[in-house]
Amino acid sequence: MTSIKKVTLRDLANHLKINTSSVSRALNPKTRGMLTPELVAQVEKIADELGYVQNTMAYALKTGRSMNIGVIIPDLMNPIYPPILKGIINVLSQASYTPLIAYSENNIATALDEIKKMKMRQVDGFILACAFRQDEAVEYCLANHLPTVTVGRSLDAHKLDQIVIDNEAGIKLAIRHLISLGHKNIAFASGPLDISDGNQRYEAFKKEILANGLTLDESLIVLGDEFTEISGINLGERLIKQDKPFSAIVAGNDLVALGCICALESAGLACPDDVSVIGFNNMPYLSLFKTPLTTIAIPRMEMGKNAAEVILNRLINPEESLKNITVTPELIERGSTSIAKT
Amino acid sequence: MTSIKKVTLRDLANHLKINTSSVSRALNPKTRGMLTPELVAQVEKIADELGYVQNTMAYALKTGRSMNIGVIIPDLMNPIYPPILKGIINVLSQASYTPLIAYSENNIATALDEIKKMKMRQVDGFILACAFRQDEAVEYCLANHLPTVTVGRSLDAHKLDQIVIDNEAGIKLAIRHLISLGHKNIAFASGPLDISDGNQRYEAFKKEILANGLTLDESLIVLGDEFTEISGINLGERLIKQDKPFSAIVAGNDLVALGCICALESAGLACPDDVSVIGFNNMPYLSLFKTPLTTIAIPRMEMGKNAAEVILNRLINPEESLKNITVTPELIERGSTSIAKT
DNA sequence: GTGAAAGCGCTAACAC
DNA sequence: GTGTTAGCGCTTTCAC
Repeated sequence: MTSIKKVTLRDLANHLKINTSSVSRALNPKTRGMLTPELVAQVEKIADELGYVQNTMAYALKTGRSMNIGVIIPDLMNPIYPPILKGIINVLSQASYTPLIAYSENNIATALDEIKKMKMRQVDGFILACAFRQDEAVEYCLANHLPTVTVGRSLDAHKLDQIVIDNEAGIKLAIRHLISLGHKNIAFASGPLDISDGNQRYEAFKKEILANGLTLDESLIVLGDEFTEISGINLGERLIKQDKPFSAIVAGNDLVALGCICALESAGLACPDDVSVIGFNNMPYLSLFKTPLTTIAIPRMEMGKNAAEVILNRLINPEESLKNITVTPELIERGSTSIAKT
Repeated sequence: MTSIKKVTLRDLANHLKINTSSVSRALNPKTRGMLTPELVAQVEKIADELGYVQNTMAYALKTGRSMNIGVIIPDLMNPIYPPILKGIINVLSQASYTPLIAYSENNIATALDEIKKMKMRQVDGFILACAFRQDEAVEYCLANHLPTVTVGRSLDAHKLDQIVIDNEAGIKLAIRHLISLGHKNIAFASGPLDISDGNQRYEAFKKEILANGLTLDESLIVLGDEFTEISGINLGERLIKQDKPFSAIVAGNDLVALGCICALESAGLACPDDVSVIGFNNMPYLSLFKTPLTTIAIPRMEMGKNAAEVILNRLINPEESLKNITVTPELIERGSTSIAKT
């Protein structure tokens, strides 16, 4: 009850004048059957009375399973991660696993640090949402045989379980949407190309422009190095300055899109009247924005759920073949895209 | 290096033909001084070569300190928590502590569950952002002598360390701002009154209205039971329906304010032209909204930082007197408030 | 069906 | 300055 000292298995055993092993068996659903129901009931009663809670540290030390999964996301502030985390946590906690959450500041060295800290804490596996296309933090997990799944961003090489976004399908949706509105001169404001999602969207853009019979004007492709508003502002400004005609921008993600809109406005251009803008991710509250952003939604909670399921399964079946789960994006039409003027 | 088996202190000791205790001492900065620098160097070298990482579980079991702090927030999706978390994590990780993060779904029973799970994991202390004014989950921590600090929401009784918002100062700022714009009929759309922040803002509203010589019209105070947009919509509708004149709404928080604006628009009223609305919290991206919300900002990262510092200090000084840190809010003027019409 | 005993990896008296 | 030893709380083989 209101005991100040911790109650251990031994305490329960002493109270009942039985052995700790019997107490352990009584409290574990899997071994409970070995004991008489009466003993089990007695143990449960006294455990409840004394307020016994298992010491996971001791369990972990003994069994080698910490029941912890390390989860690393790039950035706590980016609103796309909470739903992914929620998906992860829901599945993990159902299976009595606990997430150890850290953020990498979008930095491989920090990620590696966190991974090592988590290794100290004997995590049973990793869910990494922070991977770069080449990433020594991820490679470290691989080299140390730490069960690992990436979610969203992935390595170039398919060396581990991964949950990926069908970025090509997403960009196709975006471009077809713009084309259906009559746009011909479509610009692309990229995210970082050293991140798979950034790169895949960039490659998909070029491919889809050509696939739809438009001409690919390389000068309408501007390369950013971050998935941030700031980067979007820079890219927007660059696009505007070069004075080449364009009536629409496909952005690497929503934050970049928001930055582009900001740059357009600063230059006296209206979105969508002068330039349509389309984002990627469908971050929260977009519908309430001054310019409600048309975007490509991804099923974030599902991605988290998938990631957790995959890592849990990997722990049980270490030898199973590599998983590669692809989630499908969806177009969300809002007010930042409209019919092309000319 | 790429060892598949875990490297233990014993492995290092065997390699160097010394005792594990020497290895332990060499690796611990505090006991390093007991050994010859040469030995220390040797141990560090071999530890590095074999890729030794300490087993925190064993450390925890031995020392009784898990170096984990349990952190419970009400809701992962609410954008005000990430900055608080960030503040917490930054301080904790500096001190080699790791947060165990869970969310309570704004539900005392769930919070209690999570607390018990964390107790199993031997957390050294708790940071709770999920407290209700009466809260048996918090009481459980108290009763079990688990070092605990609340951040933001607090118990009615000051029984434990707490980081609180000066809600009265915040509401004062809001009301004075509206009065300076000529508003006289000011409504209040409350948050839940069983949460300290909700209740304190409600009480402060009544007090400040009177303190400024306005008449307190109880019918202009509508009570919600959640800090959500949905609740805000309901409250806005109720305010509009009763057909009493009001030119401004003070909302329990930003989400409620956003809901009010939504209700106003549905009723054909414009914000701020017909009704000014002011929120609380200054959630992210508000400046980009269609109606950029005027609000009361709170220093969220600082709150998290404070909470972590307080709990860390409490671990070192269990007998110190109860802490009560108050953070000060600030008015952020945006476009949702303007001069009263009449 | 239950007990005895070993040991997970580590730290911290206590020796010398 | 370094070794020896016990033991944190738990699970699990091996007895009986």
